[in-house]
Amino acid sequence: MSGILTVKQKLVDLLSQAATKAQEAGKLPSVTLPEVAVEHPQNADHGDYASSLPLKLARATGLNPLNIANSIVEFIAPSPEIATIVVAPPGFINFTLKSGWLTGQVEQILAAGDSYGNIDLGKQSRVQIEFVSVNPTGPLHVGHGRGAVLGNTLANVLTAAGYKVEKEFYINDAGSQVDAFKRSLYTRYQQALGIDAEMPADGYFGGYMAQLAKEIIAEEGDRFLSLPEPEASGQLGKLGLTKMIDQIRGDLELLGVTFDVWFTESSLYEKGQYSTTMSLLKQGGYIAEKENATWFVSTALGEDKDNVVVRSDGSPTYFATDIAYHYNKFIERRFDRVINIWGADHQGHISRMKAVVSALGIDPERLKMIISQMVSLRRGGDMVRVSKRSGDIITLREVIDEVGIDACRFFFLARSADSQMDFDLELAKRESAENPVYYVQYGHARIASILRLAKEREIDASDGDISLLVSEPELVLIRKMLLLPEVVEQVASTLEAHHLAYYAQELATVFHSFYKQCRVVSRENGQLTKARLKLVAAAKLVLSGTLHLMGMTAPDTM
RNA sequence: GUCCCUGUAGCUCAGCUGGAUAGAGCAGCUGCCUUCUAAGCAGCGGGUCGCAGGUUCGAAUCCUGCCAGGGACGCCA
Repeated sequence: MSGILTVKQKLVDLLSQAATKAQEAGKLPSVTLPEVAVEHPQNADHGDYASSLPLKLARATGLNPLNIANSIVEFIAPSPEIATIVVAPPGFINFTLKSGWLTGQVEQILAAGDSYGNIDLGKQSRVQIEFVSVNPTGPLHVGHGRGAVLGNTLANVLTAAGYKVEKEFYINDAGSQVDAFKRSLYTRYQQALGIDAEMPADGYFGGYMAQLAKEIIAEEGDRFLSLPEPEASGQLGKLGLTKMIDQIRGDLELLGVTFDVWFTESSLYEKGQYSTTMSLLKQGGYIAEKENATWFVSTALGEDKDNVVVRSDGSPTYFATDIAYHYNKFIERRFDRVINIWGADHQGHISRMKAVVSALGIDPERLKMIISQMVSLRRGGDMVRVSKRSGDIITLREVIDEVGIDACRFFFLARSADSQMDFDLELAKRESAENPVYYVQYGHARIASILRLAKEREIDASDGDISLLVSEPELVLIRKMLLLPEVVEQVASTLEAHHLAYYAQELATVFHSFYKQCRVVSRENGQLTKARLKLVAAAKLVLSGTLHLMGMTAPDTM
């Protein structure tokens, strides 16, 4: 749409201007205006948009809400979109859109093309979104897939909402879990070469480790055996990590998830952010030595307890490097906002990260953590365990192979990140034809089919007159199409991606209903055919745009 | 014990910053294919919004307490 403002935003502006004018004219007491809310009424009889502003003002002024409503309506400036403004008890102001304006939007959508739905909420401010960031000690499982799809989709939506977005994967290549990975790999390597070696107690027992060892032997031979132990497991481990990361990257690409930056934890030591941050915190008085270790005094910032940053053996904790990492994000790379998507097991990490960020003098509001809740795998009634260490895992890749990319993405996006989900592999496979994803994509395929027929009959719709679109199913479809920018705004400001999946279904529903009731390509009425061809071409843009935001394909045939 | 998430139709879930008669899909039951894809459409039935208080013109939504399920509380990440 050429106008970047959504209708909703425009109404918000009109209302607050009107209320201010009413105050200036003495028709309303000069109280501070509450935040003006405009919403879609549940009941269509109440119009397209409604505001409860008068009801909110009634509390502050003590006046009758209906009188307030009338006073405000009197000052609402005329606008090309609006047909009627009605005051309704107990004190709502209801707006109905002009049908001529509605149909006119079809041309606007066609003119906007692929950029329809884009808004300017972000004003090109810089947002970094970090997600997945799994330890490269094993293959990805479904839970990681959920975070990956969520992060990737949010990045798409934030970009559409006018932010400059960078997607980042943080590689934990320096901690003790990576150390355990290296020792485990070395053991498997020795064992594969016939040497009696024992797995470390904290090791990774999954079958992929033995396979990784074999792969390395096939490529590099037994040369690591001649090295002394720490060097051998170090070099071998580094090789193994690289392979593991490549595999993770490949699995994510399979899901359509890519990153702009792969950031390594180890670089925080090489480039000095770690020591810089520690001295900053020390200067701020947030560091204390006790029990032979170094602590971040989060209790000074209202936290329940302090946290160790440097262990008694002198090695920094994960928390310490994460502090340095966020210093790098905010101070060195100067992102306006930083979003981290974490698994449910990181929930306890949120408040101390917020605390430490404010200790570094950064407004914690600029840092947003999203917790994506657990995904349990199921085969029918049986739970499938997904412990990386035990080795009994179903990988993300296996799930994608079984269910398909589009269904997988839609499934992850169709529920709020806050709620846990059961992923039933049998159900996903057995009912794949009934999955809402096919319902939505089928709508797109039907539109493509209509456009194919029009092309076969060599119909040129470019001079179609959209003012002929006056029937109810047509207007219902257009109204729904106009919501895409609002959905983009909602997802971008709440960081809740599931609204997109629901919108996609609603859009498909109104299209299918239109399709049933309104024949598009008709031999009887050439003018109406052309007008409707424009409408479905616009609907195709909106539907495919929505699917693409979700990282899904919009098939022309099914 | 403390903290986080969840509890809405038989099932899976929406319900936006408090708003008008609480919604969708699946499952069940009725109808609808001579014409652009029936992976579709139209309709019916189905609710103590976990429980109890509170806040107010108004609560599924906010507050308090309780119950239930899951998760986190480490010098792991």
